[in-house]
Amino acid sequence: MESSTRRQATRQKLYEAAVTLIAEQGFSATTVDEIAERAGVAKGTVYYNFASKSVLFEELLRHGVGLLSASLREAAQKSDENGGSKVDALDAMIRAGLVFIDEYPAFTQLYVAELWRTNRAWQSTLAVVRNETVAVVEDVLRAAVESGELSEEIDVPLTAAALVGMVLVAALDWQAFQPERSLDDVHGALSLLLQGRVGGGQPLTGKA
Amino acid sequence: MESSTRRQATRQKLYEAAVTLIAEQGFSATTVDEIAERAGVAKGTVYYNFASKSVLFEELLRHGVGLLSASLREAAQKSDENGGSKVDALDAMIRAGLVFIDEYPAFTQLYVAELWRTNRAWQSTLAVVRNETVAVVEDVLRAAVESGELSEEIDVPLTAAALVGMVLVAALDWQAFQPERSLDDVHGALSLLLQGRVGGGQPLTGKA
DNA sequence: ACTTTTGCACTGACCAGTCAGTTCAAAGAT
DNA sequence: ATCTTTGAACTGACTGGTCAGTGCAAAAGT
Repeated sequence: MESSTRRQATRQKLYEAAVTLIAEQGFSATTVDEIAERAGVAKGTVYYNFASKSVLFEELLRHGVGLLSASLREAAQKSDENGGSKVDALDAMIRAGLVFIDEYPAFTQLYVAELWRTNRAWQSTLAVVRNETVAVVEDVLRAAVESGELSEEIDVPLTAAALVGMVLVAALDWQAFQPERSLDDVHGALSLLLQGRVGGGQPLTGKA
Repeated sequence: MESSTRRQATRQKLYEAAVTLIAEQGFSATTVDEIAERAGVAKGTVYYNFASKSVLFEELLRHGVGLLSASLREAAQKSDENGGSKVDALDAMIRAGLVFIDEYPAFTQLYVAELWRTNRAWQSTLAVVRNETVAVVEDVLRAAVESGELSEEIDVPLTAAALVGMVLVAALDWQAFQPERSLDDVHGALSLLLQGRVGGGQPLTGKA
């Protein structure tokens, strides 16, 4: 049953070629010929393995997000097993997110670029995929609130979305505009924000 | 000499048509014919007013980011004049960012989608435009550190990027996936994060 | 034997950009 | 007042090129 191994390898090569090109140029600007060439494969092979260009893209998205949410979940779980607090788990997830993005920058870029588009064929695929990721963070936040570790005034869905966004954008920005910084620098800055040592904890003033 | 007024109006219509379409579909997937039709103008008019499709897009970017950074700067200044702290100013900028995105969601979406792409013609335009925005936040952070209001351990460039990202992504996510929430809800969640009432201020643990 | 990949020619749709011609408001002429 | 001219603004049919997807016979891999 290693006939499927060969196919698997071809599909993997196509994913890797497609993710880079689409991240750089966008979906429409990337041609199937380019993808095939970069993967070192004939054009016909692309169509032997995927029904169409957009199907290739959708499967690529599912594949990548699977890796990301698995990595986040694993980080949270490990932190739990080591007896860390829930805030520690959040911190561990931030780091896991950064490591992932460091390893697969193209995928992250493409994900951010496509996530909020309306009217596209794969919009529903992306919605599913987003929920899967944000849900991991929501679960930890909810557990932290229930155990009394975090205040009840926290809005779990909004805070989860904001945290995910913070990590995503900070990491992309780091890679694109401040590549000289280390992963630890970035992690440190985000930790400070999460742990509340930026705003200093003054009470909310009714704003001007 | 109101001929230039007419041109101005045409260009404005083209900006509005283009920003929506490109946000929905992306730059390459949007045709010049579509833009012209949506603007209620002939295709030739597009080329009478702009040298090419990408030039139209670049000028659109400059136009939009001008509005955004002006709005942020104004919010920070007003907060200062009213005798607020620097953290208040940051909070006011968060709100200004949310209001802007609420008003021009298409522009924001398009900005986020294109910002981290490499290899594109307008990449340098975008870099300039990003710096302009992030710089506003950096200035306030730096002032807060200098006045002793914020700790010196804060990494200004990274924190500024993270804050901008947090607002951008939280707002887009709000519009796309949680539209039933109010602007105040979102602002509240982000304020809590900024003011450090999420993580509870435990010391950093050397992570697992 | 069978699955998978190759190479390559082909088609039909689509699209950025062009250009010869039209419109019209206002400046100038009578 | 009325006519003529000017030129900026606009129009839309057309062109040349590009690209997703097809078809298929031969080769390679397992």
